[in-house]
Order: sequence, then structure tokens, then C-alpha cells
Amino acid sequence: MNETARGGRRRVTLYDVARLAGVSQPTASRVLNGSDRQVSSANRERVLRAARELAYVPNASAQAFVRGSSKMIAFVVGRIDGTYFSSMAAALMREARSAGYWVSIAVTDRQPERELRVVRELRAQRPRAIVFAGSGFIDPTGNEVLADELSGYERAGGKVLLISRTDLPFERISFDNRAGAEGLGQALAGLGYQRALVLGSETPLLGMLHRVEGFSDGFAPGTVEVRQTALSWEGGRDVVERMPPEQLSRFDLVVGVTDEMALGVMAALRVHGRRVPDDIAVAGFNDIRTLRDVSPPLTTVHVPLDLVAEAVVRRAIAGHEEGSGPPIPTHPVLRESTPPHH
Amino acid sequence: MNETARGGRRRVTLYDVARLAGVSQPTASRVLNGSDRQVSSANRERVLRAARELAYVPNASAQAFVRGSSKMIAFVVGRIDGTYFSSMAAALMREARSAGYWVSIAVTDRQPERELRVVRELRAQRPRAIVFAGSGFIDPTGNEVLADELSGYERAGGKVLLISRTDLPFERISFDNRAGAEGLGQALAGLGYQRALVLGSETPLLGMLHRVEGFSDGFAPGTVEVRQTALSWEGGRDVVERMPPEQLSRFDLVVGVTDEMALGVMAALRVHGRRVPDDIAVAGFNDIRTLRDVSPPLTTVHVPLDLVAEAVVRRAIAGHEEGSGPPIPTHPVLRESTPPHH
DNA sequence: TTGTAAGCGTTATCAA
DNA sequence: TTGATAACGCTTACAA
Repeated sequence: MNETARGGRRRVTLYDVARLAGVSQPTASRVLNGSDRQVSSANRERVLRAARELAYVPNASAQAFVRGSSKMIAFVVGRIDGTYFSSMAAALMREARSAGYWVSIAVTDRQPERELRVVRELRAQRPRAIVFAGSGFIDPTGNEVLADELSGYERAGGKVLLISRTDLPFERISFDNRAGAEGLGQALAGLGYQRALVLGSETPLLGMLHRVEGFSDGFAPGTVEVRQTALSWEGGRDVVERMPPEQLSRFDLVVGVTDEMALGVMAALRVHGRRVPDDIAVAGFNDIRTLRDVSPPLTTVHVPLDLVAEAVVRRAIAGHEEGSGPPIPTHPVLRESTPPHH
Repeated sequence: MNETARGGRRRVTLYDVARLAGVSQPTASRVLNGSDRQVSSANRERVLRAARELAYVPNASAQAFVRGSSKMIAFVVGRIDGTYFSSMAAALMREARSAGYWVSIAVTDRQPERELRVVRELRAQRPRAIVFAGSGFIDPTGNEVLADELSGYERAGGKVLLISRTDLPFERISFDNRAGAEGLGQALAGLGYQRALVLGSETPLLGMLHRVEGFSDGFAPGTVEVRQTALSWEGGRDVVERMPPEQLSRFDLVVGVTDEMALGVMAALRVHGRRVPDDIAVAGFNDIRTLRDVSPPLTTVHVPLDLVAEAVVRRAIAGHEEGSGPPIPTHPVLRESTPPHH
């Protein structure tokens, strides 16, 4: 009802502090908030004391308002309740904090119209950067409008960054999906595997395509069978569930383009009484933390999220365009889900 | 360097829209931002058209500034890279969104001094509510200062909410830890288990204590052995690692006060070649999503995060104090990690 | 229903 | 080094 009166007491403002300290508002401002300007140590002392005495809390809205930009980095993600993106968010927050920024997370549920709404709302917040992570849909029309919206944001002084997302025309931070997958393919071929089933993403995402292609190249070009499925735990599970047993038996290895898919595969195999790795081997991609809880330990490709976070924050803050630099290297990690074969 | 000039182009303001539409600024405001005031449909139409034409984006900082409070709910959490809190955050965001609010997540790494800093920074943002989730330390001095800070925030019109946290004097949303744990204890005793090792939290948290006590009461008062350990995966693992094998053999069941701990236990048991549930049974608490990936499926106590999120948002928005209502019920879920025994 | 005018808290410009 | 003073973009009495 009555918004401002809620709680009654008037808030302490910079003016109050200045008055108590016997200085002008600008001087108080120069002391309390980061300014290069010098203030005499006598005044500085009095202002600090006054601020402490009144328990002054700067009004971030007012600061953001007058500065025209906030200390916020917006992180836009399809989902947050999964280890991969929440780990990425955690790394990003750590990194941002050490640079004096904070991260706001927005979830889109992977729906294009939600993405658009989220960006509109975010623009209103005037964040320093808007960072998109992962697997966006490729809906040309939807993306066109989204790209327009983001361009408008950039024109107004913001920065758009994409993490391993390729369907929008903005600066990009990518992993070397292809090389990591190729390394995995080589390693597994070297262990003696010969008939691999690869689960790709039914949503056509360039990054996922690179993983499939890279693996195929490293493993043995032409021998790999690919199935497209939902990019999720359920997607992995469903492929196994729906595949006739005799068909599944033709493979000695199943590889998911994400760990989540691989975990879905393992769950389904378990249900059907197939043992990993005795009956069939499994591997994933990303090296999410959940892997420490599965047995046997899952072979995967490690993605160094700390490096990603560091790059994101550096570029988000940098005034200039850095271009889409070299991809961040990834490397295969062999574990017990893929022991030497034959 | 030059903050405001970044990007060059002046931003479109409400004034521009009003001028193009040929109306006053307040009228444009009434049309574009939620106001109860009526505007003639002719003017409404012109304003909307003008806004679209100029691609007007409201300045949320200015709005928050002048309104004295933002549409933000701050969610303060020890860590975000775990299934439990990220699931809770996800539920909270869903719920908040449908009420027209958005959630900002702040991570404290469970360090008291970080908690204090985070709250200070959050206060500056003037969020509608600050919500603390989970396991805070009990450091009386640290908490005293924190409580002061939060009281100041409430006096200024904000709302503090605690989710299953009991070391601060504010409105609380709690689960029925005791009843859930008691139900679990009864159920497991009913299955024939007789010698339980319960892993409690070495940090003295009331909620965790209730779980230990509840379980003990339900299982068989006096027969349960309790070990305190770190409230984490590592904490669970360490207990098993450090326990002499013959001592561990005395138990037919290990219960962690969180699923994370239980998963740590399972990992350690695996390493030491003890099979679950054949050699020893394991149970946890929370029913996190990671459980779908472990085998055998873990017995636990389900905590309905959707209900929690709903309660949080409702109370965060409500102008009045609701008191710390009845706890949200939890219920045991029996799975294969604790089959009938003997 | 509409417009005028005041004010929100802070920073930045500029003159002292 | 300091202090008037003018923005910043928006909302909200209050008056028309």
C-alpha cells in the first residue's frame, strides 16, 4: 500500500552524514564512495565517524541511477538447478566479486520468449554486461528480435557475452569442444573400443555438433553411430529406454555430449540390468561435480570453469572489444566407466 | 574511465516518449509502468506507439531509486554449487517471477565476515526482502553485528526471512526436521535395523540437531551412536575414512543429516570395498536431485522445496509480519539403500 | 483525465 | 581541497 512509509523511519542519507560531519555533501561523497579526488585527512576522519555513527548505507539505486550503470553482471542461463550451470555461476560470482562486481542470475527455462522478456527486464537494470551461457534454441525469428534487443543494449553502452553459444552475433567465449572430444575419441579408441554410439543434441547447437564431430574424428571416422536426443538427463535415458536390446548390444560404448545425458544413460542401463563397464562403457562431457557420486566413475572431458569465469569477468569489465579470442582448452579424463577393452 | 559516455548515444527516456506522443511525462509514466490511474485510450495508444517506436526501456535504477525499494528479493546462501541450494534457488526464482519479483543470489562461502559484507552490500540495493538459507555459523559476536545490520535493514522497511536457520532473531520458515527424521527412524527400525550410526553437524545448528534427535527418537532412543562431522560431502566421507574397519562393522546403518554427507559416506564405503546395502545401509536427508544418479537409490527424507519457495515469496511480499508459522512437513522416502534387514 | 512541479540521493562540473 | 549547483529519470501529490 504505502511503499515509502513502510517501517516509518526516514533513511539516513549522505546529506545527514555531511551535516553531522560539518562538510558539504560532495565532500562526504568523495570520502565514502570511491573517488580519485583528495580530501583532507581531518575531513575524511569526521565524515567516516559521522557515517559510522549514523549507520549510513549508501543507496545503490541512487548511485546506479546517477552513474548510469550498475556493478552488476547479468548471467542468463537456461536452468540453474543442475551442477553444470550452478558451478559455472559459482565460479563467475567468485571472480566477479574479486573485481568489485556482483552477479545476478536470470533463468529462462530455455524458452525463447522468456529469453526475450528476461533481456528486456535486464536492460532496465542497466547491468555492466549480459552474459549468456549455453545451449540456446535456434529459432531465427525469435533470435532476430533477441539480437535486436541486445544490440540496443550494446548501443546504450552495455556488453553482451556468449559462453559457448553461437546463435547470436556477439562476442564469444568458447571451449575447444572439438579438440577435447577428439582427444576423448582417440583415447577410447586406443583402449580398444570399436563400436561407439554417440548421443548428440536434437537441438542443433554448434558446440554440441563439434563434440560429436570431434569425437568421431578421434575415434574412427565413419564408424560412429549418432543419435540425436534431448540435451538432458531424460534425453540420455530415453535413447536407451527406447532402443531394442539387441540393437544396444551392438555397441561397446555410449558417449553423451554432456555428462547429464551420460548419467541418464547410466540410469537407464541400470534399470535394464546392463552393467557399466562390464556390458557397455559410458562417457560424458563437462566433468560436472555430480560425477564424484556415481559409480563407476565416469570418463568425461574436463572443462575448466575457473578459466571461463575469469575470461568472462575480464571481458565484461574491459571497455574495449577483445574479439572472440582462442577457445579455452578442454581435456579428456579417463575413469573406470571406460576401462581398457578386450 | 568515462562511464556515462561509454557507447556515446544518449538513452531514450520517458520524457522522449511523452514528447513524441504529445502528452506529459506523468501520463506516459501512467501508461508504461504499473499505475492504478486511468488514462484515456487515445493517449494510451499514442504513448505505447511512441514507446515502441523509440524502443524505450525504463530505467530500473531510477524507478527503484524514486520508489525507495526494488522488485528484488535477495537470496543469501553459503554455496550455490550444490544441488540442494541451487534447486531451492530455482524454485524461489520461479515463484518470485510469477509475483513480479526477481531473485538475486549472494554467496557467502559460509564465512561470517562475508555474510556481514554481503548484507551491507545488499542493503545498499534496497531489496524487498533478504532471505537467508541454511546452516549459518553460530559465532555470537559475528552474529550480533549481523543481527544489528539486519535490524537496521528492517527498520528501513525491509524484510528478513530465514529458511531453516535459527541463529538470528527474525521471521523464520522451517521444515519439520524432527518429524521427518523421526518418521525415517521409525521406518528403518521397522525394517529391522538395529545399530545406527548418525552423522550430525559439528557446527551446532538447531535444525541438524533436530534431525539427529528426531531420528534417534524414532529409531530406538538411546541405541543410536552419533558422530559430529563437517556438514558436507567431505564430512561424510571423512568419518568413514577415519573409522577403524572393525568399528564400522558394528553398524548396520549410517544416516547423514544431509544427502551430501550420505553421498560422501557412500563414496568412502565404495573405496573401501563395502557394499551398500549388502554390507551396510545408508540414508540421508533432503532428497536432492543428485540422488537419481546414485546406485543404489538413497533412502532419504523429502523436503518440498516448492512449498518453501511459495512461503518465502508470499511472506517476502506481504507487508505484515506473519510470524513463524507451522513448519513445512517433510516425509521419509524409502529406497534401495535401506532394504528390509534380517 | 491531464499537466505542473517538487522531490528522491547521488555524482559531476565548475568556480572559489 | 572544498562547496554551490545542476543534472540524472522517474513518480507522486496537487491543481486544473
